[in-house]
Amino acid sequence: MDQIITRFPPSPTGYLHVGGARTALFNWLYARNQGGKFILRIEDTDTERSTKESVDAILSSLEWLEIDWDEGPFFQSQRFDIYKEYIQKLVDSGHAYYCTCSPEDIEAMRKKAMESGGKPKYDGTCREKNMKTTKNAAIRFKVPLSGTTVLPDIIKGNIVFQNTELDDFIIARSDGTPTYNLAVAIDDMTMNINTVIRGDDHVNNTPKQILIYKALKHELPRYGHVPMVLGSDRTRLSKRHGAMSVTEYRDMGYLPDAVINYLVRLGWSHGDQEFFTRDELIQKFNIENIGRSAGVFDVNKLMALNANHIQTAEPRKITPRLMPFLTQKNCHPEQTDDLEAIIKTLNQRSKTLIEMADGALFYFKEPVEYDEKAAQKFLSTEFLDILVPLVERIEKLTDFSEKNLENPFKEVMDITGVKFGKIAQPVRVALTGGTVSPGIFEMIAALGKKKTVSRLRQAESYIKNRVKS
RNA sequence: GGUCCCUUCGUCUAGUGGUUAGGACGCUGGCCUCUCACGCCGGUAACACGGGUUCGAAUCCCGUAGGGAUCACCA
Repeated sequence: MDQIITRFPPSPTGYLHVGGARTALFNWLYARNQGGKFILRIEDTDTERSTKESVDAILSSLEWLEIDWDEGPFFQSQRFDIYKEYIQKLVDSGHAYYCTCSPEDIEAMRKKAMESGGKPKYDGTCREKNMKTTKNAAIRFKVPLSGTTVLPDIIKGNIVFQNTELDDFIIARSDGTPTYNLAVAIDDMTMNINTVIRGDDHVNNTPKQILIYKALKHELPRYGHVPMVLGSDRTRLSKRHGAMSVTEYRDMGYLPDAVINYLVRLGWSHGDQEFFTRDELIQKFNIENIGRSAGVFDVNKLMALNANHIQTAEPRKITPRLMPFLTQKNCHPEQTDDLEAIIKTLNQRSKTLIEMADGALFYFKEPVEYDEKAAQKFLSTEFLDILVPLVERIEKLTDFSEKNLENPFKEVMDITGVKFGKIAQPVRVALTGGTVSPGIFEMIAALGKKKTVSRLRQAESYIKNRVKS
């Protein structure tokens, strides 16, 4: 086959939600896997509902996900001339006709049909009138009165539609603008799209598009309809199920690689593998393993995957993504802070970047603010006997590596006979203010000598002051 | 309601005629341990139902039920 050309055609009427992101992802991955092209197209023929803000939101979401496109974004609103040309062709060849029925007429028609138990479809009043160019008339596609239209779906298999089930749908509104089915078909055709992967809420539209292709004697693209993403109650995903917008996940501290991993895995599989890097996804993605049934969006699993990606990502890749969250918490690391070392102490214990930022705060906060209960319990006068000799030794260290840091502790343990378990917790409180933190040695190494010593000194005077008062 | 699609643990899924039906998330018992975690070992739990076809069905066929999508001069 020729080079694979796929596309993602969002309509700019809102943010990019996770379902849409998954569709984009499938198309993008398939194109990348096949060495093909991925085209971005903005479907803004509905000038009423389309907004510039939505376009920007969608674009930035895709960028955040690191889904890049080879061509576009194309805007349907700038291609009206092309649609006009094809609409005219359709009229000229007798595949479409002008219709002067008003929306009110149609509404009445529907009502009547419903009442008599019939199907609410256009009755064909203008179908054989053969009107010439008519002002303020919509244009309808002339659907065959009999026969079937087959959609050879590469995911679901052949789907057969009776043409009698379709009505003469409008391809151009009375103001001359094209409608969705027309614009999609013409765009896919003229952009040489040969593989269309989209949500299965489009299945019922597809025969209309196929009919347009056939009327224009154009070869069909391959269609693949992927099952939808559902909410926890198995209905279409909506706000009441929780966050939908991909930017919300960005803001909640998810890594784009984790979101991608989760979304692809929801509806596609590669044996038992759960964790995929972006490159693995590109390498292994295929259409054969896309599932046929709808899937429920599960934030828990997304978070588990996010934790895995945080664990395995290189700390230097995490740094820029963590920064905004630190800033948000009014925390501004200095040049001297070793962020990568800090991240290494946190990446095994953070499910999101927000958690990581929270866990990192103590590294930067000077002086240490003690949790009252923790200080009460651990920063006692007995601890002074351990603390003083410990600081002295730590101060003298030149090699501040994690391994070498164990020595001062060992020495103090030898002198005092106190077990490590009794030393670690007070030290932890002295250094972090609380009782929860990364391991003592890795934490001290990441904190650095200067902060470590000053914090231990701070604890020393804190204890002494407390004794006095 | 018409049309179309779907149906393996609570959830995501592996499975393509013969498996003790596997993995992951969740929940849970234990181990590890300087706190919290990570990790490791174990447990929990599924083939919607009914008929066929077959020596043998989660796997093939037909029904039933349930769920979803869609029926615009929206996309």
